[in-house]
Amino acid sequence: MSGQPWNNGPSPGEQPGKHPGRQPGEPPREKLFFHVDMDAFFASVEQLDTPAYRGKPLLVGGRNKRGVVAACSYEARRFGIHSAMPMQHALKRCPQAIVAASRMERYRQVSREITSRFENYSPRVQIVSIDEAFLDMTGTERLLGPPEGVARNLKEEIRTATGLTISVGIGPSRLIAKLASDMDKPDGLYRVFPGEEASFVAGLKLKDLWGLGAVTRRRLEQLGINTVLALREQRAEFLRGHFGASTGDFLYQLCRGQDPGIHEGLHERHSISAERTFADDIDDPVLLKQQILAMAEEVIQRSLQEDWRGPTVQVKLRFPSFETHSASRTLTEPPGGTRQLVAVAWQLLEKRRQGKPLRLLGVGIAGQARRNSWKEPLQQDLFPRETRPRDSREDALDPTIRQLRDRFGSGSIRRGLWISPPGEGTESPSDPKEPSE
DNA sequence: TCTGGGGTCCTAGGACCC
DNA sequence: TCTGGGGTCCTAGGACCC
Repeated sequence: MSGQPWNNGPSPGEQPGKHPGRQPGEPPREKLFFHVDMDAFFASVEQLDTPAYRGKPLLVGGRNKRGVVAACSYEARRFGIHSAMPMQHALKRCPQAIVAASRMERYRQVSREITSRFENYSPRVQIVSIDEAFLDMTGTERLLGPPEGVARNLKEEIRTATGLTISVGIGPSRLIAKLASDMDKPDGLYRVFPGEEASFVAGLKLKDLWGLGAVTRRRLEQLGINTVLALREQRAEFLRGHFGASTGDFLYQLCRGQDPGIHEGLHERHSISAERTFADDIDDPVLLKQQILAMAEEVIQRSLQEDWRGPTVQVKLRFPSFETHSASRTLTEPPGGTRQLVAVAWQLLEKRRQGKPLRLLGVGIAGQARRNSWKEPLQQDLFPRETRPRDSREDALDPTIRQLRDRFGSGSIRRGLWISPPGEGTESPSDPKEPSE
């Protein structure tokens, strides 16, 4: 059965049927949401920072033979290029396109600059990804005026402050606002009024609906269902029978413009990971160890930065055939640092890999704070000194590396890579070589 | 044209406990 | 000794989103 990225239960203050902030005796307020979407975000930031890129087809992403387009400018879209397209394919369509490498740190910075301004418009801002957010505008009309005017002010404020354009969708639910923000891109503004949800959605293509991906669409097509209206003709029982209760109900609501509860839950972090697709498949254990070390360090550094950690160590493998596997192990407490993460990840990897070459390797930590805390007390402090194992000098290194990088830049310090002396490439997996400093 | 990287959530089976 | 059912955790895989 397919997974469902929607509805993680009601968020606090959002009990069904209740309207937060409403005075007793006041009529229920019409819900009102903005969905804000930054236009061609990565590419727009690159064009902002590098004037020579402006007005030209620009592709952001990896240039190597296995790279894909992470984002592209509107000039590039005119050639039929879209994100997730293999870079080599995109360059065949438009050989004169400029390719820029992604700079995630910079995008995160611009994103924070933009989203921080949303708080001037709503006390309930929900950031759902680096380039989009929901603003719950319910009940703001009396204070701020008609929503369209508010949205125009918001767009103007962002443009003045950052030089970037955003598209705003306005609707009576998150689902409708989200679909509306796509209607008028770029620099768009589109409102769907209460009562118009069903007819609005009926005008869309199946592929434009949120949460209905390629797999489910193919299955619908096999059933002869190719349009939103055709989907709406199906009985709930039919959909539940073919797709299971959960997905069946989701589809039933979706095609009627009823919000099944998308992005309703709290968005707590559940994992941090890093992965890499290699330009050429790797089967050399020494090279694989170097990769694991580099990615484990990235994960631990972000874990320190974001003050989050989880007890489950995960590895992800993809073989040249594209067959993809994962393996994980839950520890009694989150790995203490890079060294421990590497040791566990290496064991998981070697068990799963069976000596075969890899196209992709990934490392991560995951898991929620545990209940039953009498057994494994939840540590409040990050890497507290007194609980650190005595022999983990390497792990004590992580916060130091972080401080040096904060102060002197990310290139200022690098852990020595794990390079085995000649003839020593095959030490036992349970005893990975110490990274040298 | 072979198919990135970083996430979320769901399902299903098995272990284990009561 | 055999058997049950519920709850929870762990693990692996997969759909989906940006």
